[in-house]
Amino acid sequence: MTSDQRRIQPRKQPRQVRAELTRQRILAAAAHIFAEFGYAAGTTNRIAERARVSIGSLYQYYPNKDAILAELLTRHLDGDRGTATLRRYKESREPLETIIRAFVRTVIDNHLDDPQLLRIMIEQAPRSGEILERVTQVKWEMIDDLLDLLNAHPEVRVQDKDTAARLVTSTVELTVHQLIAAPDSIDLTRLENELVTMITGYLRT
Amino acid sequence: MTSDQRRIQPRKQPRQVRAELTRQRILAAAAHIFAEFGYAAGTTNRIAERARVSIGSLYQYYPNKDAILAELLTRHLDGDRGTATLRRYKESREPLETIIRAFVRTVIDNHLDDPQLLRIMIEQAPRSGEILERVTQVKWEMIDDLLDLLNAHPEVRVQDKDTAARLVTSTVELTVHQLIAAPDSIDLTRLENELVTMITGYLRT
DNA sequence: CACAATTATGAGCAATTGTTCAACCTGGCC
DNA sequence: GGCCAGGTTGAACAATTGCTCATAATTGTG
Repeated sequence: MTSDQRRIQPRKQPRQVRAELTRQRILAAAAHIFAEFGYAAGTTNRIAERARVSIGSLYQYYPNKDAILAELLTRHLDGDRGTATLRRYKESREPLETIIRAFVRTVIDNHLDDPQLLRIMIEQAPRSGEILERVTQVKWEMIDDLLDLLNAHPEVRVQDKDTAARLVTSTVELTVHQLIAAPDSIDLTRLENELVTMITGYLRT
Repeated sequence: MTSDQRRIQPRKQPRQVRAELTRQRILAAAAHIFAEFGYAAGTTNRIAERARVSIGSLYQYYPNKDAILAELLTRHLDGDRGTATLRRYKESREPLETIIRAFVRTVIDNHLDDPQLLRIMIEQAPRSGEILERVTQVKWEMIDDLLDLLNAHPEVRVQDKDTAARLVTSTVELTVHQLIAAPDSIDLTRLENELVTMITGYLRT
């Protein structure tokens, strides 16, 4: 371990309850500020101000701005059950539509929490480094899991399963992402139904 | 016209060839810089440097940084023939697949030029003001045109045509956008085929 | 209470950014 | 050639940003 590498982990572990509360206030404030102003305009001073904590305290627990976003992203990714949903159905005999519906529903649920913040994290997160890598990895895991499922399920008749896997995951993630975050928000039940219809029909050719 | 409103138009119209060349150099440089560094990190000084023009000249033709991005966006939107494609087929008797394929192909063509820059313009463009409004407007035009087509074409059997129109435009735009810009780029012919199959099948229910 | 470890503060630094402006070139017309 | 509007320059300014550090308050322990 070289010592000049960028530190992403907190520089100090909180040892008193007081400190843990401070950490939580900072994180909650950061979520709000990033969602409202975007990453670049969401300044650390603004976050500290909103958390009603001095800027010095913020830097006691996060070595830099990136680390704050990284922790928010980690929390989201850890809560993301999209891949888990796909894996659960891998060996099952359920009809294809049931599986796809479960998948779509999971993705929708993952986006309900804070669509604005999620948008910032995915679109404006630093274009290099640890954050991008983690997002990319999760994305590919999902594609691979779907591909396994396409290969295993008898109802699936699509020829080019590789392309299909990429297309389907992208379609679900992106449309849900966009249509939920849109100011003129769409009816979620309808979105789910149409999306399931489209994808199930497609996979059966 | 109040005088304190933000100026988006160039502060000076070029009157000599020399000046027009300078403008073009600035614009071309800006496209490269924004694509490479993103909007926030693509500084005006860097743009001027790359254009081999002094920073003062840049501000002689563009009142501020936003205006440069706005002009790049205008050029892209003016070249965007997605809505035109849809309108052309509105009254035709062509099979649905032909129409959808033409539409998908147009969208793909629009993204081939400079995917990176397009990504910046759509994702990182200022979240308010003129730029956002124009993007939103173009998006809704496309949805409306597709909706007209869905209502007119006999092959279409989807129940919820409103949701379908939004879902289909989003799907095509976003997946093409993402899958072309992705570092591990997808085969375009396959993408086109699968996308057309999926959407055509869906619209016929 | 005493004392050390932990936590909190916020003025201010160093770096960067968008932008201005006074001074300087250049090309074309009389 | 003389002239001047049009064009170019780049040092410098004001504002903003991420972040540091000396100092002070608070907490737990004996």
